[in-house]
Amino acid sequence: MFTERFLKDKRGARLEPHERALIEAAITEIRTLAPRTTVAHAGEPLDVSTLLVEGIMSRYIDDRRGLRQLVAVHVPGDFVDLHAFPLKILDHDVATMTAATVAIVPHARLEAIMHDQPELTRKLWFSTLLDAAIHRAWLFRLGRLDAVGRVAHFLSETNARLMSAGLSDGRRFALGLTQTDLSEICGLTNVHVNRVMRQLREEQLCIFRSSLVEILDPVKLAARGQFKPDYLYLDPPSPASQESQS
Amino acid sequence: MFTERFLKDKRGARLEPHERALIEAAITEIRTLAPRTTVAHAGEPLDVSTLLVEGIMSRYIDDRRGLRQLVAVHVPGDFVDLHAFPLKILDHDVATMTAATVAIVPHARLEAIMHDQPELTRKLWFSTLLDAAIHRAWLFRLGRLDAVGRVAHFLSETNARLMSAGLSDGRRFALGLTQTDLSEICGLTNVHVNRVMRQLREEQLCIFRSSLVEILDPVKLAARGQFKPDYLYLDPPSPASQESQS
DNA sequence: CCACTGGATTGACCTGCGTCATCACGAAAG
DNA sequence: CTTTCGTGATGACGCAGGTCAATCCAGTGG
Repeated sequence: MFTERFLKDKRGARLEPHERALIEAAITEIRTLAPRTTVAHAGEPLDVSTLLVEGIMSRYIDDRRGLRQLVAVHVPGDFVDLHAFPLKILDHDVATMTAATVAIVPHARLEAIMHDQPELTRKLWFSTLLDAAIHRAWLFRLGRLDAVGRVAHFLSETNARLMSAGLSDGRRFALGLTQTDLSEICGLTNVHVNRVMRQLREEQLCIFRSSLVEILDPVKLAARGQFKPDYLYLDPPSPASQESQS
Repeated sequence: MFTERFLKDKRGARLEPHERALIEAAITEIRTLAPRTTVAHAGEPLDVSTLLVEGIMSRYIDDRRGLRQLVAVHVPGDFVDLHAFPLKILDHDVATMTAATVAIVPHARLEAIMHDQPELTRKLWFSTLLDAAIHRAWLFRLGRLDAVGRVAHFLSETNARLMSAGLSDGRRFALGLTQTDLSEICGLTNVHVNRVMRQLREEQLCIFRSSLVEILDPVKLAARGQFKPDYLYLDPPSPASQESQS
């Protein structure tokens, strides 16, 4: 079951068992990828999309001088570049951050689903719009929060998403990101991210150790980053998925 | 013909005449809206979507202290909140900036299209993903550009979009935005936007007069904002739409 | 054992942008 | 005509975060 986390507990878009089976059947290949591998380049035509099964991936835009802005971070269960199906060509690069396992779904298979399964199509569409909602939260973060707020917001968001994926207990989670990665997410320099992390540590809000993030006070951290999780469209976990809360 | 600008010259998503007729038939109402009117609130269920026929609209997120971050600006031809169809509830507010004319499309009609018209459904999906691509360009703008670059990028983008809609000749266009609006788009203060506009004026790049934007040197302005229009997915105008270039 | 490398940490210094005024101008209202 | 209000324009001043540079530490490969 490579798709068990896809659309898990997403409000109004949970997959029915037969829908899950259809996606599962659309997978033609499972691939394991090394950390820091680029899997899709801006401007190149794509005819497959990638469902992230394990690991962390990212999407980013490079500027003229080689500076990088991350536009998305993906956790297990995300259909990383499903939007490449309608768009065919991407406007950004896609890469792994950590080692990752991905499932490959050819667009031809998705085409078939679109013809026969309008309700499942709506859920796939929903999945790409959820990414767009996260984009908007990131715009808010970059446009209106100071440095500490941006980092607090990102860590709160990531905690919520990983919790939904069953990969955080709400206080600690593994995340293979460096402080430089954080700086490319939050529109800061790595030096300043370091100062922010010290402050969060001293205020007993959060400890960041690259391999492990420990949130000491989730409520205060969320408040510091004005994080409100509505845009993640999360339902309370379904009874069926309770057991994955370990 | 209220839909003539919808998906006009969008790469790989142009509407066939019969598809355009289907959308046209899905419209149940034409509404004119006063400037600065909120038409949809975050968190409220929606059962219609709004196609912008004339005027400028925006989508925005408010912070705790009432500061506002715009997450999108819409020009005629945009299906402003089509994403409300799969999502049902929005994560942000939608409002007019100028006086506007909109076409209302009930979700029930879109549902019917989804069942019968997979190819048209793909194009509707595409339209929402184009908005997401613009979100990403805005993330780049906020994360990696300085104040002058951000304004230059936004004005270059808006010029390109209005040109495609036949509402800019590439050098001058009407845009009912104040400097404060610009500041909420670019994550700056209105005071600093004013300083930026002066600089752009002095460098002979652009003159901004709220009602009228005059781009004196489109190439230099785009360079200053690192604007590359790929993410707008524009084709060269089709022969059929040439006449709208006045 | 040591050399090397990628990340984290810290300090000194500087600047772009925010903040807080104030003032000018034109449109609309009384 | 005067008042008001929204927008634009400018100046003085302060600070958050950028820049540059050095140091430290944990792997890890030889």
